[in-house]
Amino acid sequence: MSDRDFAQTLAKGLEVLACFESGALCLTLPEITRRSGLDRAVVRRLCLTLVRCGYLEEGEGGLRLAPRVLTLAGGFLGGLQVGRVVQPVLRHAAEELDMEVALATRDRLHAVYVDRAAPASARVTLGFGIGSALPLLHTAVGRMLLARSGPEVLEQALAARPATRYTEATELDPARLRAAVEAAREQGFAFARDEFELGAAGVAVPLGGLGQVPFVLATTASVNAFDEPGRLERVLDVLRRSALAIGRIGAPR
Amino acid sequence: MSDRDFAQTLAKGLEVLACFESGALCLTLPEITRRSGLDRAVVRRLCLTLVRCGYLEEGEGGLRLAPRVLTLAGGFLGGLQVGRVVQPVLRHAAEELDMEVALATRDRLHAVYVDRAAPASARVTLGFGIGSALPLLHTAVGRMLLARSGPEVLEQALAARPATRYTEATELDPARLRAAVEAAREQGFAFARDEFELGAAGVAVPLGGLGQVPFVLATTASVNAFDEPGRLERVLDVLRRSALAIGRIGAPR
DNA sequence: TGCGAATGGTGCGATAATCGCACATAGTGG
DNA sequence: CCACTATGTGCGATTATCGCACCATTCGCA
Repeated sequence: MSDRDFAQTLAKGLEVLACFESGALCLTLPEITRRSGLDRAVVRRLCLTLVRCGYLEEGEGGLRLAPRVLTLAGGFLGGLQVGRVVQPVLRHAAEELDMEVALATRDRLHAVYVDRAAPASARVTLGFGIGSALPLLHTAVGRMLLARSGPEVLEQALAARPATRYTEATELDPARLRAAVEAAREQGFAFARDEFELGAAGVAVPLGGLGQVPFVLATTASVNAFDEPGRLERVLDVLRRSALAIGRIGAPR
Repeated sequence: MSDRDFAQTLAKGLEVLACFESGALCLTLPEITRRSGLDRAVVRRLCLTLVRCGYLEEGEGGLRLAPRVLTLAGGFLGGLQVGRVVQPVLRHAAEELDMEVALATRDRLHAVYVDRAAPASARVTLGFGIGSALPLLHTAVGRMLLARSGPEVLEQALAARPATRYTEATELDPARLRAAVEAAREQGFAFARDEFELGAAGVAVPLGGLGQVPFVLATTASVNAFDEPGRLERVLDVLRRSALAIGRIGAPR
């Protein structure tokens, strides 16, 4: 039935894999069954296949992702020249600003860190690294990504906006969220503070994208880092110069 | 035919995905067909499925991995508490040694970087980051991993050893490679220089693993960084203390 | 101890999804 | 102009997959 050019079994297997994206260390078979909504026997067979192919491994009390998925991510990062081109630029910008700097893109309805650098002085980390997923609506990265994505993405994001606030400052009003994204598009940068993590603020600027998918360059710091007048301008300046230095992602080669 | 508990379509789809691991930015359909050895029509349908599921995207002149694979990797890293626990330790060790420090594990016949930190002074990077795959036989990380893996892994690695040397110093003699791995096991650390990258040397120490899969902590620097007497001992000391600080990967939670 | 619920493993027949050949088109280069 | 490669797709035969059903085991709890 349905589409002749769609391999259902493969799609279901990927669905099973996707159950592990939410940072759960170990999932049991029944848990995967619940999350995926697939038949119990099917889930079992798919999991056995995934284990045999090296994408999952059996741990104590369930299944967990295997290092194999890192190799896959390595293919993505390697193709983008992240190691050689992006990383040095991010490091330099991080030192210059004394702030965390990250390159991010969009995966469906999340912002995803592609690479990240922190200054040597940073003694505390928010715990976000490569592959971390952040909300689109309530972070600077996310809003800049939305500003550069099609309108349908914004609609989907608004439709899927969280029922509960991340913090007391989380904006939930659709009209205001639309305005924030629109402002990001017109200003050429996005700013957000306290809405996702209390005490944290972020700035994001666009970066020449690869095909349809936009990339953004962003920095995160504690809120008071931006209090000083002129600080925002300096951050924007460094970020934009870094964006130019990186250029179009994946364009070379 | 064959196994009742093995979803062939899923396995083939993963095979297609794996074609992109080797850092190729864009692959055309015929290229994937060649690499995977599957039927042309099958490859096409699987690719269409992978695109629809968001794991591949169409770029100029072929298909390429989508950011989605990063989200998957993020699930793996998040489950291991890499962001919060590992990263700070690596950063601290990197600064203390003024060398690049990495946490690595094994994926089949490759060593894979799980996380990495470089000191602020580092102005040049080898281009390896999270997800980068290194050979098992000719790097310090790899040999330490082999020393902690089952004997069958060593045999497979030896059987699959490269036909051409990476550098003029690459050891290709099976007996000597076995001895190097055995030495790593007995000494409790591995050392390699020039064998993979000319001018680069590495040291690796074991780390409490997660289940069967071993982890190692390693540092990389230019060869002359280890010339100074007593330097190796100091590196080992810092690495081992860092390994203790990280503890058993994924054990908490 | 005994009961019920949850988990894990598996056989099997019907169904439908997959396979892979085959045909068709377009672009490229000699 | 032809050979070659890339790409798209229809279709019949095959067979892999589905998902129900049944059974074994473990665990919690009364």
